[in-house]
Amino acid sequence: MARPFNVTEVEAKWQARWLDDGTYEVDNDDPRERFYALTMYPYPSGTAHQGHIRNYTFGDLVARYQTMRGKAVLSPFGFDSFGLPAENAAIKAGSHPRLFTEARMAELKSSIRRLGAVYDWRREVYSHDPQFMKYSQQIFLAFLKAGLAYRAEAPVNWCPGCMTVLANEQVLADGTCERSGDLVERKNLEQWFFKITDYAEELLNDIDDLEWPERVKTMQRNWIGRSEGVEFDLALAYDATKALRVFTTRPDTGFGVTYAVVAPEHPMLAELTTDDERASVEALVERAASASEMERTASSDSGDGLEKRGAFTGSFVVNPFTNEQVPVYVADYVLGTYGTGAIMAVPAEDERDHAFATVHGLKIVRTTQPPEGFAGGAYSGDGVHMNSGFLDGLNVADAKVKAAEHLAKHANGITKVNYRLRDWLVSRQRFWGCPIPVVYCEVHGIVPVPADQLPVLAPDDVTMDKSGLSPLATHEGFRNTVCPIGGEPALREADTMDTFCDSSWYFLRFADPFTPDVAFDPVQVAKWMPVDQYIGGIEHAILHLLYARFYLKALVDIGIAPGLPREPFRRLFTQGMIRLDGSKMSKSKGNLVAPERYYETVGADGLRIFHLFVGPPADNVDWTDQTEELIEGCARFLDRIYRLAQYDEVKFHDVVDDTDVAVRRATHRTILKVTEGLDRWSYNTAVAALMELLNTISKTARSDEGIERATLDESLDTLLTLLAPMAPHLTAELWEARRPNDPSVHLQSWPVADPELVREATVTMVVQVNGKVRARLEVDPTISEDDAQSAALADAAIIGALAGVTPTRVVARPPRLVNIIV
RNA sequence: GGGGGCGUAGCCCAAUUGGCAGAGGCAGGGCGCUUAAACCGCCUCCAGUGAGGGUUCGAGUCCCUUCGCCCCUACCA
Repeated sequence: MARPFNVTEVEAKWQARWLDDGTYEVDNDDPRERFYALTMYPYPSGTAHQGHIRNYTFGDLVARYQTMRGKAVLSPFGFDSFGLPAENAAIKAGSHPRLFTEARMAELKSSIRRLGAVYDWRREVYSHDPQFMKYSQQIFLAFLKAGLAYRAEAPVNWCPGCMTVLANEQVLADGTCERSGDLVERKNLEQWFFKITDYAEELLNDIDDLEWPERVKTMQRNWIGRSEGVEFDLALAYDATKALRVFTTRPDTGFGVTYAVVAPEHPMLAELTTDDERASVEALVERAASASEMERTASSDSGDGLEKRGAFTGSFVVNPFTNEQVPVYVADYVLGTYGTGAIMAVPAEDERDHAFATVHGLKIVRTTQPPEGFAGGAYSGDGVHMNSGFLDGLNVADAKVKAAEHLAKHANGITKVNYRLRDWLVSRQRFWGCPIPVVYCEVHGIVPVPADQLPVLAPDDVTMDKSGLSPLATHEGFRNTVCPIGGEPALREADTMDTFCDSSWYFLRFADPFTPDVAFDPVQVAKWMPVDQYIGGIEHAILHLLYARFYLKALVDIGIAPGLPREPFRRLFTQGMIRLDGSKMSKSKGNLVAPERYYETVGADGLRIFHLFVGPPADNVDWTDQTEELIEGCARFLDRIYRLAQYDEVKFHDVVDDTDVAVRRATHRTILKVTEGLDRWSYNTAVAALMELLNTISKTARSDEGIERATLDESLDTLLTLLAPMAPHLTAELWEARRPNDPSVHLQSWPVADPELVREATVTMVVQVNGKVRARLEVDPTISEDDAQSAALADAAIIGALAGVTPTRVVARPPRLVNIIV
């Protein structure tokens, strides 16, 4: 489309100037009130896509707006630059991930700059910076020293495509890898873990105070998955000195326990298994061990699958409520990693147990009276207890208490809280990540790399084939080292850290990237933390945000970040996704609509306005055939401002009249609307308010009567000021042309509405009879209820409508409405 | 299976504590400008809020049922 000004030229001019003049550089001792505006630092995947554009448009708007509100705004940028795609691409291209990554970083940085987003570039950090790595490793070693990092063999999720271990969170619900889509296998490996479970309770409790979207808070709560119950012993029938320990949240249903189940990984399984049953038990265990998580859970809906998935061990345990012997089964619907890895089974009150019992012909005894007409199998709701001895007649809550007391007395029962949350597996068998800074010495075992030898950097000449081993393990020069303690031969750890480790503390380095040798100076960082506004995609609702929360709490506790708040992100905003043909627009799906071409046509400003205007920022955006036209419409809005600022076709008159006052009123009401819109993330309505104002000014200025000059100037200047955080280039350009001797529009204070002008002279009050509008009155906005009522009843149209009937009731809601009921 | 969200005009979306369903944009139509077209300017058509019920003087908004779409989660005992 033809533009009335050279968009490319204007935008390039201002981008260069913002970079040069350091306006958005901010010092840690800035006396102004502080505001930390942070957009999640991106993985460098190349030129920006629409999701980035949307993200950084919002982030830049916040930063510029808060700056105009007089704050010292910390708005940094960096890169989450370690990660699999770079490594895979490098393998494919036969190059080095660093070269690949840095090329992508340059591309992304360039398209972010072309968006007109401004940052304090002095503070740029990226994960693969050796300095940043040094601090990441220092933190790892501090965790190790504090007992928060430990090594353990564990069944892990092995992705055959990525040739690496995945965190539970990186395995999709269907058992495939979130990145490559391969079916994930189970494998036992020695791995590093972070003890995030130590913080489960605090991570859960602190959610309450966060100003985060409710759904993100809910997701985190569910992920942590706290459940209260009782852990107790089921004595073995053949040897009462031994017991199977189980966990339950429903001790009240104890009289209904008709069997017990252990997980295939349970340590007592071999002991419990009798010779007669050994073959079938071993078959089940083998199947469970080799099966992927998906295969293991896939058959949960079919009875056929259930039968295959359980086997009798041949042993019995004693139900501590009934003292009856009940059989012990092994089944893969019980998880070895949760609770005690064994359960008491209550088929009448638990659906899974019910399904299993039905297939295996096990006894089902109801202990809770279901509501009348209940048709299902297992009933897990509240109800009066039955078949339950001393619990009969009690409801669930009361029975739980009594049952727990009984178990405490007779079965070593203790009340116990369990969490779904597992410790964080941080080892990755990859090259392009931060090396874990430990060595393995034959004499001294696990030895931390001494501080003065950090960072441990990977050598460049590493083969990254698909052998399945950590690439670093194959590099003799790196792998073979000497023990820092005694000089004995030692092996370096060959695994690298999960990239979520980097993103768990980068925001702290942003706040103080200047202090050498340590990750940051807590005194400096304390000036900015917590982040006032964090902006990112909903896809990080669980992992990144949970890990970052854990890191900060741990860093405070182990003395690296003393005095800092324990929560990193005070306010969080999660933007909607960009969707094309019903699925998320992403590089991996190959359905991108590149933003670059819009820079040439509608410009960065036009694209920004589109993203702000298309709908609520939290909503998804559907990219359709019509989107092109919507974007052009946004550019047209900017063009109209440009033309008006040239005073094209504008007529002037000399004395301020009523129409001028009306324009001023509209202007000041717009100040309110836009400010409110920006404060409550209603950017679409803020843009709409500006469009409305433009229509008002433009219509008046081009009317035959014309407009008074100072009125036009005030309105136009206000319009430009309010628009500045949204369309920074055009507004800066026009402001400079109009007021060449004044500071930039971006250095102006945010406009304040004049209350006198905002107040309406009169408002229209609707008068209804039985809910139907019968009259409209112009009234004073402060009219009282009585006056509103009598004015309504005195109106000729109303008197006519009532036709002499006496109202039974009059509802007056001044100054909007009076409803007369007859 | 569980949890959350959303259905308003042909389309994207607005609508304080429940108070006249329409702020803005796109598309469509008309007129003006123009030799003509584009651009531009002005005007304009269009829904009773997915469906059904309830509460209320009054429901897009609150409650129940139901349909459709989206997101998260999924043997956690």
